[in-house]
Parts: sequence; structure tokens; C-alpha cells
Amino acid sequence: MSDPLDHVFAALADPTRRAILAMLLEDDMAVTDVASPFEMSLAAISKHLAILAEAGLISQEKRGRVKWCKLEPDALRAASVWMQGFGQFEPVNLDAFERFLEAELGGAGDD
Amino acid sequence: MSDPLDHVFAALADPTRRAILAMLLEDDMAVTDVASPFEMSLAAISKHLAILAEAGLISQEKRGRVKWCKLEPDALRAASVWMQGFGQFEPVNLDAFERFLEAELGGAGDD
DNA sequence: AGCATATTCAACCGGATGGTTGACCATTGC
DNA sequence: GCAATGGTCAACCATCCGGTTGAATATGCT
Repeated sequence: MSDPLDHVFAALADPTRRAILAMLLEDDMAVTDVASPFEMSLAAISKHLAILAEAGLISQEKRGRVKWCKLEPDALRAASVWMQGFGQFEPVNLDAFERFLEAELGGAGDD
Repeated sequence: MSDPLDHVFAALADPTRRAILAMLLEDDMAVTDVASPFEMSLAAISKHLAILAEAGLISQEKRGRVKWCKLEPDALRAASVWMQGFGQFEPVNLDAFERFLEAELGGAGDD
């Protein structure tokens, strides 16, 4: 019932969470360090991180008493593909999508 | 304080709304026709459409007593750009594409 | 052991969301 | 004019969401 895209897009809908992702782009961070620039409680940030982790957008690994947060751009990939489908589309249907895909596979490298 | 991305991602977070977008990919539709495949009230669909319109993902034009809904793929572009900015990843991968087809178009458009 | 640090848990709160229903315009057609 | 059709509005409900606070749980330090 709940498509993974539900969680990804819902996670991305919050500006705090998008800011967190932007921070994690530069480096892995501990929860406390993620929280420090924000004007809200640590618990709130902890919840945001849980939501991001649930969506697969980050992973969390506990080393000692510190939990490290790491960006997982792979989860963004599915959502990105979903959106590009709409962007490239001509008002027909899947044919155009297939042409689009073939062009991508032919022009860009392999995965 | 509300970034347009907030609205776009929030709008995309609901599977009903994504299904509506997928339907509108094929053709412009009247509100009643958008609603017909869904097992929920017309009022509910009307709200969903309002949310999509608020996010700029569709436009609505009233001709006579019929309100036509039209996909506006341009609104997706900003969100897509945001994600590309994140992405050290290639824009397309086949797995995600196939998942997209099954989950979104296969389920919604073929009822 | 005892205390500080890192993080989560639990309860709570106000406000948003997704849905319902019934009443309410607006437009079309007999 | 009046009834059917297309769509929204308003009130309501249950649930989720984003935030708070205070207590609880781990782990590390001395």
C-alpha cells in the first residue's frame, strides 16, 4: 500500500529535512552536530533523522555513543526518475517514455 | 517561509495525487472524470486537485460548468533541479524506471 | 562508582491532512 | 421555470506531523 515514493517525497517536503540533507552532502555527521545549527530541540532533529532514515535518504550507524548520519543519494534516484518521466513527456504516453529511455541509454554511459 | 518546494514535494507525497498526475499525462480531464476511477468522493478528489494546483503541478480552466485539469510539468522541474543538485548520480537508471512504470502507471491508469 | 555526553522515548499539544457528508452555487437542457 | 449535472464549500472526524519537555538508556571518562 505505501509506495516508497510516499516516504521519500514526504520526507523531502519539510525544509528542515532538506536542509539536513544539504548538510550531509558535505560530510557524515553525528546527530548532535546535525542539530546544532537549528533552533529546535535535539529530540525534534532526532525525529527528522528517523523520518529521513525511514525514507532511505540517510543511513545511521552507531559507533560508540555517537550515531553517525550518512547521505544515501540512491533513494533520491527513484524519485528523480519519477519526476523526469513527467518532465520529458509528450502528451501521448509510454512510447515517448521508451524513446526517452533509449536515448538516455544510448547517449549516457552504462550504470 | 514556505518554499515552493515544500508544496511540490508535499503534493507528490500522496499516491492518489501521483496517480492523478499520471492520468493527466495522457490527456486533460474534467474533475468528475479524474474522480471516477477512485473509490472516494468527488469532494476529496476536488481537494486533491486544489493541492496539485496550489503546488503548480496542474492548472485548472473552467469552460462552462466543466473544469478542465491540465498537467503542468514545468513545476516538477524546480524539484528535479533541487535533486540533481544533490545527486552525484546519473539522472536515469533502469531499475527505478521499471519500478515507476509498475507502481504508478500500471496501477493507476489501468483500473 | 559516578558523572557527563549522546541519543532516544513517552507523553503531550496545536495545527495540518485526508476523508466523509450534506448543503450550496453555476450551468445546461427540457 | 425546474430539474439534472459539475463542482465547491463547510462542518466534522480521525489520524498524522512537527514541535515541546522531562525521563530514560547507552556509552565514555576519570
